[in-house]
Amino acid sequence: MKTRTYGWVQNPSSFSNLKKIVQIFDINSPHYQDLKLNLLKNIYFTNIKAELQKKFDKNVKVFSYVELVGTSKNKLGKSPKNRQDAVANSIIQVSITPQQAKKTGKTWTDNWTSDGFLRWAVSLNFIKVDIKKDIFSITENGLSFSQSTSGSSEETGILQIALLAYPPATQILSLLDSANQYCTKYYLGANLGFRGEKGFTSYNEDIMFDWLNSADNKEKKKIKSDVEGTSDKYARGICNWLKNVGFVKTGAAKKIFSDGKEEKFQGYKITGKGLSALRRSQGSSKNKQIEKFVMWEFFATDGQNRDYVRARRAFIVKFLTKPIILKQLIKKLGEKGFHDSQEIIESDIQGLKYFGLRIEQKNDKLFLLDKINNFHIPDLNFTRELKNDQIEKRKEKFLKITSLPMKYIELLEIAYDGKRNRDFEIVTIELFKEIYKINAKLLGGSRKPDGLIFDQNFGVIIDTKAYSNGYTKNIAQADEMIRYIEDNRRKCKTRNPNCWWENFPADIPKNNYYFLWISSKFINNFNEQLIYTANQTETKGAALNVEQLLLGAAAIMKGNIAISNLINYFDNKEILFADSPISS
DNA sequence: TCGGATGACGCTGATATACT
DNA sequence: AAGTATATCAGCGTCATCCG
Repeated sequence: MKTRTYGWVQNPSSFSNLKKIVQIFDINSPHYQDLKLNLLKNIYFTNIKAELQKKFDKNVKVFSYVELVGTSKNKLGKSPKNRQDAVANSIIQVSITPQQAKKTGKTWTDNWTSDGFLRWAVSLNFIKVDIKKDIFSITENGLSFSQSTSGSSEETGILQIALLAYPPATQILSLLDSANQYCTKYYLGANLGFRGEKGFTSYNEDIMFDWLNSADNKEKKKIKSDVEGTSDKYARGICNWLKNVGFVKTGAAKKIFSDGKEEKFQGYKITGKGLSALRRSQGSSKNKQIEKFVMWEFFATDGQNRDYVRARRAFIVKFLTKPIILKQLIKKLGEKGFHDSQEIIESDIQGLKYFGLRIEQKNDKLFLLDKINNFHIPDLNFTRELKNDQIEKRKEKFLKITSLPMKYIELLEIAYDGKRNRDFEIVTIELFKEIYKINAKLLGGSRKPDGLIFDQNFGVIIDTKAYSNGYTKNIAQADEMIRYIEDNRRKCKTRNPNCWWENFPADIPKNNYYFLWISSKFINNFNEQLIYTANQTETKGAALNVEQLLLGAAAIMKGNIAISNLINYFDNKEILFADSPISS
């Protein structure tokens, strides 16, 4: 049986497009007719087109995932080298007008956006799925939405209720409620869903503001439109949906710096209407509440242990429907075959809170304040093969011995994921700032190092790289570092007009600068890169692997290492703060 | 900026090749 | 010759940023 992902939606934003997707399953709707008479013709492959045309002519209203979402195929029916070469092969693809339609004349969208629209419709309980057969049909709510007049208050009302039943939306509203000011997507994304783990990247707000502050105008524009994590994007999307039903408004989220300069990101704030709807939906008595709609697929999006993790969280929610003490919860999970440590379960509970379920702990007892639909957990045998997964074990161990917040423990995974280079950079800088308690700045951009850390006596130039197989010697990288060290020594505007070194305080003694590479692990002859760089520049540097990065943070937090002594660890080799707890 | 768009990548399952 | 193990490879699903 195929398991798919619902609950987290990337691209879709327009409710009128959503309505079309729901109307695919309503034979009396205008969009159904439009597909039947016009739009299906835009499907490129004649056999698929004919099959679907036949179904629409027969007023079929149940479709499979492939019929709806399709795949990415070029005219030859092969996976295209560029996604732009993909032609239409599904119902949703030809239902959505692409962004550049006017310019290009293209009449279909891609399979990823199509997947997003289907997810959205399922997540709002307008469309339901039979996961055994992988087929989709309309729900009662979906039918009311389909039949409501566009732009009517009835339509808005249906959407409002659907959003209030969707936990991530009430999580956003709750966050906006307690903040009571314009919030950035970064702040919201950091407190949404299973943030930090695979599928839930979020960038630290402070670091983003700092970055904006040290960027020129061209870079600023780029940062504002380009730089956001997956969770931040989810937050932005949800805010826009909420805005469209009148629960949220937009305005500038500002930060004022010590020099009086001010930086802005797009901000979101709850409206009076949003506030009263939130209060109403949470009701004082459970039977007046709006029941939350969840599916087990909401509880994780990706990753190799996905279904195991989803099931574990789903059972936690099931067990929480009656007040329960933590020890008892852990025991019951054990009986189901989930033998995870208390730390993991606690971090799941935290994740479920950020997901949007209100879970309270009084003394030892856990209370779930929300009413939840009776969702189904499929009977897969997740529990056997998936658990002894190395990386989970490693995370669990580090969580235990370092007592660091889960979002930093995730670095153990991020460091090995080349796709998440930016995430690795930002979370690392955040770790320095929050746990090492040292000044840390993200720079990024061309001809700048990734980041800096410093206090009044010393400064370190940092380069971070997420590599799945480890960092091996790379002379180009060494030369880049050498250039930065020279930049900083000469502080010459004509040499490098962006003057990134001005982010260091001016009074650091000239001979107290260091360089540092941070990565998953360092392999082969990496050490030669350190020696080479040190010799060329007559400075000292080091390499720090992600395990040591965390162990160092733990040592600092426990007071075993003073941050002022940090530079004593720089000796042109890999830094060893403490022995790794992993026997390899 | 908003509302998607794009290239990448791990996984899965099918086919090819090697080994017994 | 047939059966089994391993290598190769393409397609699918899902990001994680990126962009017109």
